[in-house]
This record gives sequence, structure tokens and C-alpha cells, in this order.
Amino acid sequence: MSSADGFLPNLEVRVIAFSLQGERLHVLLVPEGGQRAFPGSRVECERSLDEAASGQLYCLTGLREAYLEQLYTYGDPERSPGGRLISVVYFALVPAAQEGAAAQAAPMNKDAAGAEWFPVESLPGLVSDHAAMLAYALRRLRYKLEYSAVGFQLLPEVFTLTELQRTYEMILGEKLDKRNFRRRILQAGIIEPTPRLRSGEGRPARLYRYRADAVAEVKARRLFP
Amino acid sequence: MSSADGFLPNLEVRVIAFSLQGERLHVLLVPEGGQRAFPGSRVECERSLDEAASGQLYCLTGLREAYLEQLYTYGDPERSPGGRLISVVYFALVPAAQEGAAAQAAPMNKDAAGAEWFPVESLPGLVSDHAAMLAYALRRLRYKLEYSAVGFQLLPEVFTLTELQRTYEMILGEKLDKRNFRRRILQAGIIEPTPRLRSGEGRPARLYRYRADAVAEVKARRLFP
DNA sequence: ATAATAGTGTCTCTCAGACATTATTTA
DNA sequence: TAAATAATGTCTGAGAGACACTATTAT
Repeated sequence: MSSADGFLPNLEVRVIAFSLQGERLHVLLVPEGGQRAFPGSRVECERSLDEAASGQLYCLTGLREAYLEQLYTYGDPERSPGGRLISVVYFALVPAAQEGAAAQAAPMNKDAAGAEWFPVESLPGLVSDHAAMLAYALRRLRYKLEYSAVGFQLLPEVFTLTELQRTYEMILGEKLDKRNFRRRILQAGIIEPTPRLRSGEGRPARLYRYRADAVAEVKARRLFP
Repeated sequence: MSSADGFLPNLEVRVIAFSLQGERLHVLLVPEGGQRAFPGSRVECERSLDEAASGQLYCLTGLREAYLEQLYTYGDPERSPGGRLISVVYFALVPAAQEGAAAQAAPMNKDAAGAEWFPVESLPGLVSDHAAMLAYALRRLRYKLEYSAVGFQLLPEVFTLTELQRTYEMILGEKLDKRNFRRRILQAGIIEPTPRLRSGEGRPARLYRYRADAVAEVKARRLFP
């Protein structure tokens, strides 16, 4: 049934990888036919779809443990001019590089395949139906952020509450009240303080981390309705 | 790239169709290899995945306009013993037959392919990973019911508030308070009263219908948290 | 000392949840 | 008139949202 070349015919996975760079949400794109596209690959016969997607992510970012979730499968006959193609699309959250850590396995800015991060508000031309994919992925990301704790996946292991709030604001596209944000995020019980502080321009800020033992019990209740 | 027989190789769609029968939630199953499976078919080269799924649903229930949504794509190499197979799984909500209407295009109980409705609490043995698919579909159905208005898709065009409440209770698996249910469902503004009443054993009940003009603006806020 | 950022508490109002009685019909 | 189901309002407690000042550091 499968092709002789060891790949499944007519099938690929694509990965929409989000990351925070500076003060903006970025996505990872590779060149394709003069435009840009989400990185992807065909699927080897003996690999699962999840493996194909996380392999793709690893080879572009060097990360093994990023948040990865299947988004949607696109399969309209007209969507790819060069013959019928089914795309199983994933979306991934790539943590920002750890502050002050040397030689971090952080998202690279260039790659063998020419992958680059682009801010989501100013994207180059995208191939085929990839713009629609991105719109859907963004909607889902915002949505997930509201009722689950997925925002931490974009931050390094430790972070300040202000950084966390900026992350939420960046993705939701709105300002949040500092005191209300802190009250709710702490009440949710998904982060805990560490003994460390981070010094900056003003008063040093306490560093928090995601509570590993709370990962399982993702809150069903919305955090930010 | 595509097979010579006009179908995409290694790819199928499956449909998990839910319906209310009597006082229970049912799913539609067909015989397959001595067990039962969700109805499905391979995908013709020139058809979209959505079309393949809705065609499948039409051929089994006679319905053209049922609620249909892509659920997940399963593609692990080990899941199908007879060679690698990718299953794009949809879930569908089939409305109950209209009360008192003759020759209704309602869900048939038997079909050319031997399709039958089974209550979700007492299912026969399911093929391959179909039990896991069902568990996920049920979770998603319950979840959608809580924050959107999808419950109406399982009812005929007009219904009483008690029938609607029973639907919610059946799917969520818990009793709901009558007054609170009515308050919230009416405040949500997604149904409207009709002039008609339905007579039964006791006091006749007002019939309601889904507000067509409110279909688009699905409430983002949860109805039943 | 000044600039910069971190950190904290209260009040109000809305909404979810619990709860019991009256109204209208058929048998 | 009895049995069955429909329809309706109030109170209470929890949580969301608005809001301003003090604390601690670097320059």
C-alpha cells in the first residue's frame, strides 16, 4: 500500500511553531516556491504522525520537549496545485531562551533549511492555504490560553510574574490588570515561587516556575474569560 | 501520486455519529471483521475530506445537513494490522426524528451496510482503536455542549425546554436544576419560543426553536460551567 | 534623590447555585 | 378531582473587574 520510497504517499505533516522573541509572538517559516511556508515533511511509513511532527520540530529548533498538539487535517483537492496532498497540521509552543544561560538549546534564527522566525503581525506571503492555517492556529492558541495553562510553554523554566503577564497580553492582544492577573494565576495553583530573584532596572522580581505536580490537573475553568 | 483506482491510498475517513434514541445517547456502528466499527470509507481523489465524511453520513442516515466536525486524525503505524492506514475522524450530531411527522428523513435503524445505533453505555466490541476514538469524541461533545450551543443539533426543529434539558442531562451525565437551566438557556438568546404548544400527559409545553439569526454568534461564554 | 519596576488589598456588582409553589392540562 | 407536567422568582455566596499606593532596587 505504501510507496516504494518508504514514505506515505500524498501525506505530509506541517508544524506551526510559536515563540516569543522580544515583545512579539513569532512563527517559524521556511522558504518554499518563492514564498514562505510552515516547515513540514512527508511521513515515513514506520513513524507516527506525532513523531513526524516532533522530529520536524527537533530538527529545526533542537528542542525535544516542546508543547505539540495536532491542530487540523487539511485535505481539499484544490489546495495543492502539484497534485492531491493531505496535510496533518500541528501547532507547537517553543519556550524562549533561558535568560543568561550560555549555549542554550534555544530556537535558532537560521537553519539548514533556511528557517526563520517572523512576527505574526507582519508575515511574508504564505504558500497555498497556510495563511488560513495560521489564523486557525492563532485562534486556538488564544482560546487554549484562556481556559488552560498553556502560556507557560512559551516561557523559560523560571520567569517573573510580569513576564508571564506580558506573554498573556501579547497573545490575547489586550492589556490585563496587574493585581487581578496575579491573584488569578496564583489562585490557579499552577505556578510556584522559587527562592531566586531577578535583578533589573528597578526592584528585583521574584522568579516563579511551573508546578510540575500540577501539570496533569489542567484547570477546566477559564483563567481569563 | 494517487492510486490508480481513483482513491487516495492509505487514507480513510470515519464518522462517529451521535443521536438521541429514547432516553439514551446512541452511536452508529457498522459490522467489521466480526466486531463493530464506526462507518467510514476511503477518500476519492477528487473529493474533499469533509465531502467524504458528509457523503458517508448521508448514505447511512439520509441526512444532508447534520452537524459535522473534524475530530482528530489517527495515524500510528501499529493501529491497523493490515497495513499502514491514516484515519481522519469526524463526529456528527444527528437530530432526533421530528415528533408526529410522517415519512421523516430520520436516522434509519438498519442500512444496506448493516449500520445500527447502539447506546454509548453498552457497546459491542470495537475494532482497532475505535474505543479510544469514541472516548475522545464523547469528551469533546460534552465539552462543546458546555461552552457552545451544539446541543440543539441533536433535537428536531422544535422542542420543549424539558426535552432540551433532558438532552443536556443525557450527554453531561448529570441532573440539572430546571429553573437555573431555563434561566441560562433563555438568557443566552439562542432559542426563541414559537406560538405552538405540545400536549402531553400534563400541562402542554411551549415549543421552542433554535434562533437561526443567532447561529453565527455562538456564545464564547460557557453555558454550564 | 530620582527613576524604575515589584508587590499588595478592598469594594462592588454580576452571576452561579440552591430551593418550593402555582398553573394548566388529561384521564 | 386527582395525577401529571409546565412554568416561575428569590436569596446567598463566590468570583470578576476596577482601582492607587507602598517597597525595593539601580543610577
